[in-house]
Amino acid sequence: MNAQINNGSGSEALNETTSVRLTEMLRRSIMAGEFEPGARLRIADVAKQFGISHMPVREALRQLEADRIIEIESHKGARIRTVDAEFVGNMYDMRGALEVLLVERCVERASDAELKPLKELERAYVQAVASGDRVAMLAANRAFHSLTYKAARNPEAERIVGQGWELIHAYRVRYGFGRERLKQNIREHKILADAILARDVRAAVAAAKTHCDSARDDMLRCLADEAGSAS
Amino acid sequence: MNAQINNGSGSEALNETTSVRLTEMLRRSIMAGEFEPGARLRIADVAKQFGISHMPVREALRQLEADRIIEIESHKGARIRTVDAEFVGNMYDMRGALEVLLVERCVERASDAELKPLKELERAYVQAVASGDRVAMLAANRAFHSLTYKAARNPEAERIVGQGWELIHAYRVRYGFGRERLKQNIREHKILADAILARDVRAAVAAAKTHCDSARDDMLRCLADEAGSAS
DNA sequence: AATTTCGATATTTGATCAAAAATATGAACG
DNA sequence: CGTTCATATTTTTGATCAAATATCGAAATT
Repeated sequence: MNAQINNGSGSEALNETTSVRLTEMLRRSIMAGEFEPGARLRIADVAKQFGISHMPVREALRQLEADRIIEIESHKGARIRTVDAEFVGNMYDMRGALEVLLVERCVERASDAELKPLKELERAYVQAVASGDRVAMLAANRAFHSLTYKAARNPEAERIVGQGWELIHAYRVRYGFGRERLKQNIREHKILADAILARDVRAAVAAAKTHCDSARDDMLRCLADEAGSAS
Repeated sequence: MNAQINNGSGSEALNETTSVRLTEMLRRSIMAGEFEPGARLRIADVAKQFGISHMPVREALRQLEADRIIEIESHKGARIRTVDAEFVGNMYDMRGALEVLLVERCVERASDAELKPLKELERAYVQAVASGDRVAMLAANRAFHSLTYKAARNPEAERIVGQGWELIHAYRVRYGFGRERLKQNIREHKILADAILARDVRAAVAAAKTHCDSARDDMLRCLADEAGSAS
């Protein structure tokens, strides 16, 4: 990797600080699964790798810690967060609770114009699944749900849900999905989208809840399989 | 203020870093309402006030920003977060959704022994209200709910809810509660506690939802009153 | 031989200094 | 008299250096 960080040429977002650029760069790397879970992130290493001083690295690591992507211990440094079944279960429980809220508000608050692209995004996800590219699937899935989040107009809740997405992203890239998960996802998306478009709060909320629960169960299965095969 | 931060004497928690100690000190100050909403926090000022260098101040401010207590803009510095009605509404919506989850899990997972102090904490809150001390009320209220959070065994969700508490703490200290809010709170606590102790998930969830919604509405009323009287 | 203590090394944390960016100030001009 | 541009000041951000702390390994003692 070692992408340019001191944007001398200035291709994108010129007026960001070094630490912000570094944060996003590390975030993408981590989400892309370029680090082993539990891997150390040494300040000096990162600083040298990007050709910058220690300071912006420290700030970037703190930011990623705040997003729960890495863990920092006093005088011991930063590590890529490892997740166990309990954590994943709790995370998805939380996401389920918030997603129910967001879907409810989405149905209440979204304009028709806002919801127009929803079916298009639903189709895009189907295509991404057909392509077989995990990263594309994850992006399309995220885009589909993001539309509903945005329309709910609760950026605070959206932010927390987004953190959850980021946390499990690397694991999904690494370990993939269960056998029937993708087809199931497509079915559940259709149910959810149709309920939202029909402005049926009750059905939409139920669909969101089911969707999160089944995603959680699949993730837990994948995690258990991985742990089993690794032992 | 200007409390000792370099614990040379070492009365409590010797092995914490300066930035962590400073973070907690600032957090308490802000929650106690010692800063106006929107007030600036200059790095040099804070560093001089506590007799430390800029570095731990920067880390502390980043931490408080992660907790949404302050806001930092590039090259413009940190300010105590100001909240408007929309933000408060969103915040309480989120808290409501998570509290419903936590209460549900609490009923499912809590041991009888764990729930034993619940009625005691309910009484303690009644006493705190009788005392008329807002800080004591807030602490007792928090302690009552924290028991249910802890018993739910979802530290991730608990953490997010806790951030919500901290965010509105300063505003409650400053602006207080609506006329009937405290009595209402006491009634709702009793309903919630009894439902939990009876292991009645449905009633407990309903009580939690009602409790959050009415707390939100009261807070919004207080905010509107304040805005009205200040104009 | 196992355990513990001591010391060397690596790494984070804190302090000081320099650079960049934003805000405030003031002079020149319309 | 008000506006605009340039300059100065303030404040954050980044770099370098020093101190504190943890980790690891070796030596000594039980």
